[in-house]
Amino acid sequence: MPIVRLPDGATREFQAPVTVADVAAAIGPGLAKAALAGRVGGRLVDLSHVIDADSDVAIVTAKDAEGLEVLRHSTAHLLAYAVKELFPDAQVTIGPVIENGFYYDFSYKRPFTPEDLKAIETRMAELAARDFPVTREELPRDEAVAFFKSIGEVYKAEIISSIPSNEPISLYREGDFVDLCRGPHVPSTGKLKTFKLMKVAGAYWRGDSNNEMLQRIYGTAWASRADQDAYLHMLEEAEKRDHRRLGRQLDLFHVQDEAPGMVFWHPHGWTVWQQVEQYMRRTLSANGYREVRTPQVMDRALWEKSGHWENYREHMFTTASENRDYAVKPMNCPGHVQIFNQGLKSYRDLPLRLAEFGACHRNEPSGALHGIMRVRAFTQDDAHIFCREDQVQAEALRFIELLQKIYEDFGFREILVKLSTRPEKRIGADEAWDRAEQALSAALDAKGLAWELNPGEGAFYGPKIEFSLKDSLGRVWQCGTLQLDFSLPGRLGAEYVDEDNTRKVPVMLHRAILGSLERFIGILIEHYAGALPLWLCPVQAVVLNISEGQLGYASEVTARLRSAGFRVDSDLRNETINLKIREHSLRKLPYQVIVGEKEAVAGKVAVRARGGENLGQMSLEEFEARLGAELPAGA
RNA sequence: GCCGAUGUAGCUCAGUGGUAGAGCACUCCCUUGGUAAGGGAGAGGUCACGCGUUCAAUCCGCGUCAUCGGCACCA
Repeated sequence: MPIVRLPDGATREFQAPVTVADVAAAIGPGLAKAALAGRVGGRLVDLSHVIDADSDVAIVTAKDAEGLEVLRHSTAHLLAYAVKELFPDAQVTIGPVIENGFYYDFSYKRPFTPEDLKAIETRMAELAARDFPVTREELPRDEAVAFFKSIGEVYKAEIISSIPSNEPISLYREGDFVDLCRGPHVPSTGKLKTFKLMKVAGAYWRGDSNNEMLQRIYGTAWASRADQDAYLHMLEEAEKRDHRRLGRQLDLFHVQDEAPGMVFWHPHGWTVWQQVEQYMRRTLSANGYREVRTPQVMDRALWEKSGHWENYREHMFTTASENRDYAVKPMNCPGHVQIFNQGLKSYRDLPLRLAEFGACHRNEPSGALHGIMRVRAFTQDDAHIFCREDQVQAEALRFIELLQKIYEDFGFREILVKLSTRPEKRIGADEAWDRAEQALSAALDAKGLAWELNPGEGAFYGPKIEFSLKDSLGRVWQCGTLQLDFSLPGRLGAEYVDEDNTRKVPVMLHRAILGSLERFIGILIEHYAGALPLWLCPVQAVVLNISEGQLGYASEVTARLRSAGFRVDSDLRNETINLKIREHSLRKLPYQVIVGEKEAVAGKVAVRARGGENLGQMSLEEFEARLGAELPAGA
């Protein structure tokens, strides 16, 4: 008879096969009530799952990450149930759990409206309150297909048809609703208490844009009301730090209809940009890169040679003049190869690292555009490293070290790394791929980085590493990339003379750390909620006079701070000090330097720091020292 | 590109088949104020664009463009 071992190591013996729910009840009534599912021998199962052999058993509740997932998954089913009740001719498709919630895709003759959403949510609450048991049953595959066809659910039937025929199909039933599902699910709908439908959107059937567009309903669900409120509050906070909103509030940039996907940088925004670009320029230069500049527009023939014309013609901006076709560059690499090709290169010239803050244009689909994060005109911190194959690992290592330092300097602590290896469709010999993948993974290991493998996700021309950073809201942004390219140098005729006096084609590494500067600055704005670190701030301090009597002194203080190299504004308007402080606080300026009669007489300044802290009076020297100490070396 | 929503003053947003409103911002005047909004007056709009319906369209219909939320895409 089954002996059950619990996570704390305790064991319980039962006289007959028992369900997971029985085990929970045997432990205690509180747990029995909280139980949502179980983990038996490592497998997540329903509470109704029967244990008939000795097993490791854990009771899963909403406190566990897995329990929350079960809750969300069951809420997705509840959503489908409610939709089928209100819109009987809607077809159900799939309804998975996603971060913070779930969605369910329906096929319906018309899109759902926000009013529909409210009605559906209300119906969900009613169905949950009726506390229907959720029961599991299994059917042979062909019977399951026939069943779903018989109830008119053709999408479900199609999904099941693609499951191997020897596997039984599990169905879950709650009230009048039956859905195909692997499970597990909560034991009854009464467990589903805290959820909210968020939005409707279109989504392609099976994620393929050639297919029908379905109606996707997104929802969120939580273990408690407090958790859900916290989540909704977090969304509000995220909205407040939206870079589009802050870009306008802080007068950094704008976009307008006449230039979709292109940014108008205002003086303050461009100052931030320059801080970022100059920092990168210094850092790259200190790390063995040479900066170059290549043409914005080049002849179609070059893009044909590089292969871009064939693959990306639709996404390239083109122009013509005197019977020649040109394309605006969508990337910098072909240009860099042209520079490499000037003059015969020796192996002694390698590795050659060419960097360019290259402005590229890509005609992105209109629906892809998003603020300054996804644009049609962008500037990368781009560079290409031409090297011998035996130099790849050392170059990868150098690159990773540089990237880590740079992310750290911008205030990002957490980096996620993925290594994408050879795809099915690829060029180059397998031995070359072996060596390349090995070199990249060895470099990652040498830096002690935890990395994830993305098998088959590499580019056709070589494997790549992708670096993502996590912002202050926990969102992940892919920024850095290191890609090996076995293809392009050869296509564009790059070669060098090796030690043995033969000509060889160099390996090229495409690499970027920030990615697009537009996007990276957008990320910085959101990460810091607009309160950028001092070295990046467009205005580092503002000098405020209290009344007209200090106009001269305030101007003097401003001039002195400026000549010391700080970015300082003055606000000498005939307004109250309270108003000025409020306005500059809203601008998120790091320091407000207040000079009244007392300061003018004492030759001092009263300093207020961002966040409202009053630092009191100090001499200008002391204030300058404070600013200097806050700036990183070189900034 | 696809599905949906949105587009009214510099910004945030009301509103109506009879050519339009608020708050903030802006201009001017008063106020010379000590750490997050001093007071008053004034100016400001081809209601995204085009074509229809109508005696009359910002409002209704169709189309275009852009933005937003997703999906697809992201060399």
